[in-house]
Amino acid sequence: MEGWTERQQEIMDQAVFLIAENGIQGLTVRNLAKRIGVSEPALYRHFRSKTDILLGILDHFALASEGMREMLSRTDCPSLEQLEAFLVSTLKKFQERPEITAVIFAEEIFQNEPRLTEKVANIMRKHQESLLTVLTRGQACGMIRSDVSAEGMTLLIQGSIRLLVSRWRMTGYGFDLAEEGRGLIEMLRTLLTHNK
Amino acid sequence: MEGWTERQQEIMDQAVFLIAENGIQGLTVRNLAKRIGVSEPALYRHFRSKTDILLGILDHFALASEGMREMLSRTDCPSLEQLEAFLVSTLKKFQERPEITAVIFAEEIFQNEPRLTEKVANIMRKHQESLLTVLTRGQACGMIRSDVSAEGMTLLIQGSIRLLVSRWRMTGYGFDLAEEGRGLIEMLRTLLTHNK
DNA sequence: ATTGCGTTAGCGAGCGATAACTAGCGCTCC
DNA sequence: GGAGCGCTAGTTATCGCTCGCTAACGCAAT
Repeated sequence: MEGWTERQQEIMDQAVFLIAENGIQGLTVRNLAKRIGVSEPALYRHFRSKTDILLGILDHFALASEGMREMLSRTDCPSLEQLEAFLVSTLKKFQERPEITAVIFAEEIFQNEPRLTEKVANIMRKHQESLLTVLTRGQACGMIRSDVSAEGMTLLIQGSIRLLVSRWRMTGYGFDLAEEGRGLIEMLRTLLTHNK
Repeated sequence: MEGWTERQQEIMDQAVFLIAENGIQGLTVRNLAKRIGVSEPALYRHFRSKTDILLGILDHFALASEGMREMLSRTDCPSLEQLEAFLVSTLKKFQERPEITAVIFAEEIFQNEPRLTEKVANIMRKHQESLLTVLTRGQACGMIRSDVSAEGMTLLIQGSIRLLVSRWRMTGYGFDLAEEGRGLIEMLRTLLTHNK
């Protein structure tokens, strides 16, 4: 299903930048064309509509988030270390390309276009399922405490990470996300593993 | 500073409904006027601009969230029970008026208007400060474990509650928010208090 | 009581700006 | 000589907002 041309890639990349700068309202066909240095109709040679551009962007993210699924399919009892490594690497990716956080955590923004909202919901659900699998296995291995539900833990983990990234964005990327993320993960480990 | 007329209240209420239905893009002066049953210019008799309507709505929420500050100013060592009661009552309020959650947790939506983003940031910061105060005092009282930072705990609590509400909205308010909230809070208590 | 006046809250019409998008022509390169 | 890709110039729709005007009310002076 993938197979973007160079031009399409450039269009999607710059669209993400525009969203990061001024929110979804900053992404207009005009702005996008100007930024790339072509006319508006030129964009329609590469995407049939503006919605298709956004769908392409989301596909990109959906693909990129397959990493965790892969990880947990490779082992029966994925360690917390693996999970932590995955989270840290994700945060590092955000730090390298801060603009993508404006898109990946802003589901509210895609309302009114059902195809977009559905795709976003799918991505979120898959993420939660992956996390749930890891946690459940960790509980089975006795690595993770079992006196609280794994579902509840996904709420804690996903929620706190999302909020951390939100705060990072709202402060203008004014702190070291990966560093703070490591702190958060350390805290999660303290809370979620059996205490000695 | 407050002192809204009846008409202004109606306008703000219906604006929140419109946002809840179709996101911020669903809130247009036209839609709002049609919904209330007056002409567009009539709205400008009551608010100087659309932005002023949104500012009014945020003021409303800012005021409503003073409850927690009050609570913690009344006692030196606010108990976890008080905090929990406050959270549950907040979730109950959401359940009574689900539409407000579309506004209160959708900061990303107010980009491009600096007055709006600043106000939203203020509300969030105040919330965190209140929470931090409660947690720090709880640690001082020995009620809350001290081997993880209170700042980190605010991230956990705020983040998980926000995500819970987000999931609630995305499922079309398809579960009992207060009930799930009680479960979440119970889990937080298990994790954050000293274990026996 | 009536006249006159100010205020409030409404109206239809329409402003300029901008949105997403399209029709059609031209150039270049296999 | 198509196919691919760009352009100028336009479309229709909608945005927030303003225009001039009016119906209805309270109220003081005549």
